[in-house]
Amino acid sequence: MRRRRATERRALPRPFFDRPVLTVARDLLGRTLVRRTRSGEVAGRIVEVEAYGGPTDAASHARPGRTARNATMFGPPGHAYVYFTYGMHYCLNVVTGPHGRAAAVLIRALAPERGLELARARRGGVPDERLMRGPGCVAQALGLDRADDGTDLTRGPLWLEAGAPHRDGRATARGPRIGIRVAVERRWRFWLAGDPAVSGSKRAAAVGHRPRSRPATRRSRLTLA
DNA sequence: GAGAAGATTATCT
DNA sequence: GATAATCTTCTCC
Repeated sequence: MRRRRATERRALPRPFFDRPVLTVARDLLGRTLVRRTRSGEVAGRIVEVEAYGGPTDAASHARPGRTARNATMFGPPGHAYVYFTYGMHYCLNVVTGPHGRAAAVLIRALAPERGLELARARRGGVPDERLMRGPGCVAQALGLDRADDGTDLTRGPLWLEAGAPHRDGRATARGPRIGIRVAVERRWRFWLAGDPAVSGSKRAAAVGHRPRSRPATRRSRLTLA
């Protein structure tokens, strides 16, 4: 009983998430994300995030309105929004408040902390520095899929550890988001400057970078041909 | 029902 | 820097 209560106290409480998305995004840096399954526990320190949401963010999944896919974004803060993209990758978001605002923070990269053996097994033997670098890699290393959509982050088995963030003395950097074609002028990506686990190219870290033009898909290539 | 796009990643040149 | 892989979700007719 006592032990269970201690476990519950380890998670960040709901009010942490019930704040504006940019505030939560910055505040997530340096905090430890934990995923527990029957196979074991994997944990990493958040070193890179992106904020999405609000009524004017054209890049947000919530922009077109509520659908079956993005419903979790419209729910209460402190839950995991996990979606599937590009036919092979899952991405993890933290839903922020207030309720109904449909905002979330994409977890782009973690610095591995615990459960490296399990993470390595899930990632198929990539070098350790690439275990959790990039949103698709984060989800794979943690063993997340669409079934984890809607998970309450204040109760586990996926949670954020309470306490002060550990930023290793690194400053918070800010810049444009990666991989989107609209609303690229918004500097809603935050990361710990100089951390080797941060994703993206050096160019992406530079001020004023613009994402490359979208590569033609198989279908669009056929259309163009 | 068909077509198009996608908050990515790994690999090749 | 360019491109393939892969499939869910959404929009449009």
